[in-house]
Amino acid sequence: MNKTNLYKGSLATIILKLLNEYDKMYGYEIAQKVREITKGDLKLTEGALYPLLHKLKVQGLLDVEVVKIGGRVRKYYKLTEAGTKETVNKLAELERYIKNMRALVNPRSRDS
Amino acid sequence: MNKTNLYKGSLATIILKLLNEYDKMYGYEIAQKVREITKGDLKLTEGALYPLLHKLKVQGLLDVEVVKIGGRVRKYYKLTEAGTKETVNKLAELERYIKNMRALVNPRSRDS
DNA sequence: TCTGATGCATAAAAAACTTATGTATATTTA
DNA sequence: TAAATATACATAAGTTTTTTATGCATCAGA
Repeated sequence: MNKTNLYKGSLATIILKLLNEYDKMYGYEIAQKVREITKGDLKLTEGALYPLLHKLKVQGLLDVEVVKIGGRVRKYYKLTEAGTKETVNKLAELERYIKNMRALVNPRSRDS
Repeated sequence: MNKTNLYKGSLATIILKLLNEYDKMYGYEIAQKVREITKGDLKLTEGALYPLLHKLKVQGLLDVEVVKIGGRVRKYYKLTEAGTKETVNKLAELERYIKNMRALVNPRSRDS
């Protein structure tokens, strides 16, 4: 669906950081926010999103709160303490990744 | 092996760009160059490297030249014309990815 | 002479994601 | 008011990509 596969491996980083910023969000909301921020470039599909949220919860990085809105269910996720720590790690990893990729594709940046 | 999985999906971009810069390289040399530039952060393992080189060749992005060095074989790869075009695309994709990731993880960068 | 580096390769397994499908409620539009 | 679209969750099958594990062979240095 997305034209590039560069996002593979970065979905957890995105989710953790958004939860870090917005305190609590539900799955559908996260997907919308990602589309909005990337202006449609990245579509976080349900097939990737929901299993990943479940996985992060199992890993103890997220807590869930189920809320009924009318006849519909929403599951709000928020960071645990471990989740907050992991967010810091993930962001550092991302910066390192970007730096390394810049060095790889931009020869001029190698001497920095 | 690598601590982060952010590199997933960016190996082709790396290989194409290095071949674009160095004109021709063989597999082992590419792996060494990547380790050197990233100061050991990224280890392009053989299991990922060689099948990918084969795939890029099948896709018509690379040409191969087999050279005997003493009793040992080296396979030099270089970009085809299509490969050069694809390199441009991949680099544009990478810039877009980085921009989007920055917008996602750095709220302040969203208004730019 | 043996260890590590050079240089290629592939196969099995795991990981991550896509695609497809399913269920159900709420809202908008023709 | 019926139909289409949006909201909101979920999972299963399949694909792609990468990891891990082997394997083979040459060459250089201690």
